[in-house]
Amino acid sequence: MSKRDDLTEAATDYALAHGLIGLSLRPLAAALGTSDRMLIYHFGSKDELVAAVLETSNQRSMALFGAMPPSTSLRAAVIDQWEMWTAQQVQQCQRMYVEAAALGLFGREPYASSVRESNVGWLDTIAAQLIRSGVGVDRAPRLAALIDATFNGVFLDRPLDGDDTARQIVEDLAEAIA
Amino acid sequence: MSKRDDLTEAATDYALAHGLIGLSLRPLAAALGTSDRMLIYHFGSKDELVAAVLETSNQRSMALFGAMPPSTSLRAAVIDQWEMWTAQQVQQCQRMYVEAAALGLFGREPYASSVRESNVGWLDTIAAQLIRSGVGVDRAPRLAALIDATFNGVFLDRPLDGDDTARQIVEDLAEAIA
DNA sequence: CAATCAATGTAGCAGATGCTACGTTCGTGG
DNA sequence: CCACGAACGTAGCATCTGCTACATTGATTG
Repeated sequence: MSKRDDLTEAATDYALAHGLIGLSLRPLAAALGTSDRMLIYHFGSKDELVAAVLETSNQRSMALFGAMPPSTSLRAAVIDQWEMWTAQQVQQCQRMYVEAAALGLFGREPYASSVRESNVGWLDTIAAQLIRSGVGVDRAPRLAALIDATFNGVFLDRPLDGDDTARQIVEDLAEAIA
Repeated sequence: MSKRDDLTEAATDYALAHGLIGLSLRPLAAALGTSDRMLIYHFGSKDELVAAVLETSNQRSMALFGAMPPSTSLRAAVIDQWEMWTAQQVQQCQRMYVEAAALGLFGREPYASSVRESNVGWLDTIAAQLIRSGVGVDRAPRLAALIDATFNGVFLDRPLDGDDTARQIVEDLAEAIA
């Protein structure tokens, strides 16, 4: 594992804990036991570092999601996916994804590109779990898109509205599409 | 109309066009024909300015949404609401809401509070239009929460995925809950 | 007329930002 | 042995950030 890879993993941990918006090199470097100087040295620019962090985060959450067991029904799949979504590790990745998407709302790079790239694999990951749970291959992609959108939206307001409200919305969605 | 109110309206226009993340006083002031000095003078701090801008934006979008005519069915209401959501003026407000929510993901003020406050009135506004469209008073609030979440989620990725994908998700949602 | 006070200009502060210039250590290959 | 290049430290630059100190205008009001 190269030094750059180590730094990427550690930087991802830091960004997951402290947020992507307002991330700056000096505090990050200090937490990693290095200097802003060295981060630029290894990554070339802050943008490249951010791109690497976002990719790492995305791969982590896809790995966790991809390891989900099959659910017993579509309805159960929605609930199970939400529980995975809000499990500590995945939740942090989703939160950072939302931050990246917000940063990319005006097309700003590297956020917009990273988010676009993440999204493809991510929808596949959701669809795959649906298929494993017995959903038809033809129906899965569109369901995945709907579930993904709703989950992201719930996620935006969850810290404010509370977990119970969030849960209810998810259950209503499950009920509606099942 | 006081000078502060004028500035609030103009600052809201500017923030809607240029984004909330990374908003800074000097460029904003220059666009408004004043100085950062005067913005602080009138608002006390950047945070208060931001809070005023968010409240103004929220009121604008609620006014536009509140003026929607009744739809002919729940299914039509979802479609109509999405069209209103993505209409130029409302869309900018929603985009800023998403930015504010992302900024508030870690509890940062004044974003978290502003978002929390916006959300209450906003869900009421959606529910009211549903009721006007013939949805039962008991069912409307939970449907509003689901619609709001899904729309926000679709909104996050819409600039990347495109309008057609977004539209399809919305139609799938309409189909599911109708 | 005098006094007050809101409104504004000019200048600047202290800190943070991404990034660079420059020099040094140190292990490796010719 | 020695030259080279990767890896790193120190210091700094230019710019931006929110915000403040201070002085001045100008209109209102006793």
